[in-house]
Amino acid sequence: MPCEQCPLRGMSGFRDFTDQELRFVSSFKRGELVAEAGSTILSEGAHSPHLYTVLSGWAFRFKTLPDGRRQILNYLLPGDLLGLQGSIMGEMEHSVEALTTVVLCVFQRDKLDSLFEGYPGLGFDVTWLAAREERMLDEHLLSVGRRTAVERAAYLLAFLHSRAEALGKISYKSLHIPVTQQHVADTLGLSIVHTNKTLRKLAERGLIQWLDRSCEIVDAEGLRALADWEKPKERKRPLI
Amino acid sequence: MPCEQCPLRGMSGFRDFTDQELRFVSSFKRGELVAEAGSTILSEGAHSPHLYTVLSGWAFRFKTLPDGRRQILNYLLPGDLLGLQGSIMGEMEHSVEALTTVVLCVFQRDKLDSLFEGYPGLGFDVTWLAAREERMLDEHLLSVGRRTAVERAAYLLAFLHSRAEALGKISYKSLHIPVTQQHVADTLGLSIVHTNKTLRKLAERGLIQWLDRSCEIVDAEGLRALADWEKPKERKRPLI
DNA sequence: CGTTAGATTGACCGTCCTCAAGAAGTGTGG
DNA sequence: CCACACTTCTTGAGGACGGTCAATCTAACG
Repeated sequence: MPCEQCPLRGMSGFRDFTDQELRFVSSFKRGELVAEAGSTILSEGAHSPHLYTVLSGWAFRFKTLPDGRRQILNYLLPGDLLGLQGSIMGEMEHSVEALTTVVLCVFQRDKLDSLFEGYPGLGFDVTWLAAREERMLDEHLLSVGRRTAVERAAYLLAFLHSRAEALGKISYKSLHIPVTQQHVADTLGLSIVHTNKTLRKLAERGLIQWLDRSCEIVDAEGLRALADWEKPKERKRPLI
Repeated sequence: MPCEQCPLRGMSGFRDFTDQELRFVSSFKRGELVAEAGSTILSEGAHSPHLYTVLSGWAFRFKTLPDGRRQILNYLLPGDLLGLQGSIMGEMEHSVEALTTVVLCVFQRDKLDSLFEGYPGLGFDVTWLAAREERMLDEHLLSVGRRTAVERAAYLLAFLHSRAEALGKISYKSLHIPVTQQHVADTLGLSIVHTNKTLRKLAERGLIQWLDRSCEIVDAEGLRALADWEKPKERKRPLI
């Protein structure tokens, strides 16, 4: 049974809930939160009492060094869980900021225990999402550690394209990635100047087109080939 | 009640099992596996039918690009879970290699469902461990993306020291980290030559001492200061 | 119409890489 | 016991990749 309460209902490949689970998820919910583009959703060090699911929009997780250097860790798209680390470890170790207007579904953190107790299927789903996040971080780390600037940029854009595409049929009309070159730089571990020159090379090759504050993917296959990266096969995934 | 079957029993800060859980974990177990230093425990692409816990020794997780460039993602120490990604996503996306002789506790993958169903506390623990791994990867990514070579090396060694120390009272006599400079290079995303020169600087500052195939931490506090990194407060942690 | 954020470009410089060679330690076989 | 291969660590030289500084351009916005 598709989740009636959820704007994501009917998304292909997503998990359906049983009636029982549906009732629980419903009681677990505490409403919605809307974050404007550029606003901070969660801050490092916060003891947030909530757990969130992204319903729509783009956001990103990041950490900063004391002197201000920033590293973007991953991007959040509809269906992604947010604040699990804070819920489980007690304190957020990273911050989250909205790239576009983001709508979040708010859950009560203290009900997480009863989720595991009463609804093992949902508990497994949370773990599934955590394992998926880990897999993405593994890939980012490989990229930042071992790829050249051009390869890194190609990988990142192919990766984001692939994620958006998996949701795209219903949530997005065009696959424009809503980031500035500063975001790309902070994701790749490069300076903004070098990032600009690198993106320019990709544009000259006809792989992308840079628009104002966003990137249009022209040739996703070409980007993947350049980065020597394979798109993960999207299979049925859970959704809380 | 401490886990009687487990060599790690009695380790301070570790979770105790209830009688019921203990019986389940016992039935979950399929025996032990010993891997020699340098041997591959799991390979990328493998559909491993098992899930493992490290009982003793050091190992590391890594990914490689098609042309051979290697990135070490994280290190595995006693108490760490191994193969969860494979269990949940179906296929391993990284490889695991032993640094020293490693003893693993082997679990049946297909019992993972019944773990979540019958033992929510244990299910929660698995998620706890996944969230912890994610936190470590976040830190590594920040380091590789935004720290300088010297800072990166200092962070890595302080990090490994901190992890070993948390287990050290009982498992290790000395805190020698069993890696070659090639391992350090592949973790930091640097060449072996530059890694050598960087480690040399740390040694000249009296922070470490490089021995044959291992590193002795002389001044952990100094390393942390150099990397501007804070040791995570170790709290009670679960263990499966 | 000035202000601001983002994108762009050139010049110069430093970090880090590659190539190359050698030293020291370990294991193997003759 | 020695010769040889192999791995790990070390060091120097030259060059490429990417960083910093600085100036310019554009579009959006009040």
